[in-house]
Amino acid sequence: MPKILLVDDHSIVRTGLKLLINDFLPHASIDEAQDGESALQKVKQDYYDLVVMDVNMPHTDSFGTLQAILALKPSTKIIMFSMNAEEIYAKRYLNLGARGYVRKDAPNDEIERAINTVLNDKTYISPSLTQKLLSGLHSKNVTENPFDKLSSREFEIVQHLAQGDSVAEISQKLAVHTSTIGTHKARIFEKLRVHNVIELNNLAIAHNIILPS
Amino acid sequence: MPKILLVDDHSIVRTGLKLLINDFLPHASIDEAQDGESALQKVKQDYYDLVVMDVNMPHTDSFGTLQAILALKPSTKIIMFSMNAEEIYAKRYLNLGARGYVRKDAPNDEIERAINTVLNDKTYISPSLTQKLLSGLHSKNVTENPFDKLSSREFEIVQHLAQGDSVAEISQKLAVHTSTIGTHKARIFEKLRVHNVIELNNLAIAHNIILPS
DNA sequence: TTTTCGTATAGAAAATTTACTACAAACACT
DNA sequence: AGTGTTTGTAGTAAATTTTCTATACGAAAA
Repeated sequence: MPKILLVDDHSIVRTGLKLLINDFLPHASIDEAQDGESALQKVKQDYYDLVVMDVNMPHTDSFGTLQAILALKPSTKIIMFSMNAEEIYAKRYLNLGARGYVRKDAPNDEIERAINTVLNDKTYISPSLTQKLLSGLHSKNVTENPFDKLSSREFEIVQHLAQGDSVAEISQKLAVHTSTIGTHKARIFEKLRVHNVIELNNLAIAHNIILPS
Repeated sequence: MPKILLVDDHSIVRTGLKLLINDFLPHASIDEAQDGESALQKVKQDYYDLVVMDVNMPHTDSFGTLQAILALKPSTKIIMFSMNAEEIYAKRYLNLGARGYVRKDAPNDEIERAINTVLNDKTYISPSLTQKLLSGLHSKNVTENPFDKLSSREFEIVQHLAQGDSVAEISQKLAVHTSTIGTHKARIFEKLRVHNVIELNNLAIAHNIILPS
């Protein structure tokens, strides 16, 4: 009887996942959260075998949430569920410890397969994604996406900066010194060749890193 | 026993809707389509009491699909379901004959209410949207544009800020003290109720003050 | 005609951010 | 295994921005 937490800001998506899971795991206990914050809350209080989390939720740093969950309960299995964002970032989530990455438009049976695979302690990556990850290995040089140049930490900080958070706020949230965020910010700006947060915001929207408002 | 067609490119969303509808209309006959094209196909062959359609599907012109459905079967009731797009377009859909418009992040019971209302031959608009539509009607003449509250000097400075210029740069260009720009900036933020330049940028784009990049 | 209000302007002080430097750990390459 | 590079972190000093306060002026209100 696995315990599963569904994290998505769309109530219908949660409902859909619930129904789907109920079909092949009738005894699973399913819990819900609508953002990273409350997901973290639940993970603190309970142990979940599996967390299925949307990549792209408002007011949520899904990257940070993933890390926070794993920091609290390292054995939690996490599947990232991308409703909007590009697959390009899949490997970041996988690198950080996600056990699976499923595209927004996957058919139900793929989602089912992903959940089963991950619950069985294996990693699930969709066939099409495998393809891309592999070809990504080949084309080291062909960096079409500027955000690929960033480290995970930098990428995480981009999410905050591009949403208008100040250096002070970010250093608060991530519990590091302000000058640390300052250094990251400078390196991000340099790597992405932007000169202010508006340009960063534009670039991030253009590459589906954050939602357009 | 109403006949309902669900149109959405995300299989989980369809599943969620199906479950939801099954809860309060156990005898409804539910059909699915994943894009406008195939929805139209189905509408041609069958009669549906209600079509629930996502606003934002790839390779689909949802405006055109809406019109096409109504051209074929004018008495079809249609609810537009917005997973991504802004509410700004709600009234366009309603003008074209949609019977309801539900936001992406609506709770399940609102969706249920919408479906029931529309099946009962009434129009459903969410409370928050009603608000906006009404105020839109009233304030044809009134200050609907927050930028009208700004003085011309403030407006001038907005142009720079919203494009990412720093306080120092602006004070250079306008040949005044930096703290003068600082004061203007604070007053602008207060008047427009924004908290950082990204929000300002968004607002400015939304009101055509500056061009989207 | 005072008084009030909104606006444009800054000075000074306080707070924040950036720039520069540094260093250890992780990585990557050979 | 050895060496160069990237990354995450911060201390400190410098630069920038924000806040608070204040002045001046024109327009509107009392």
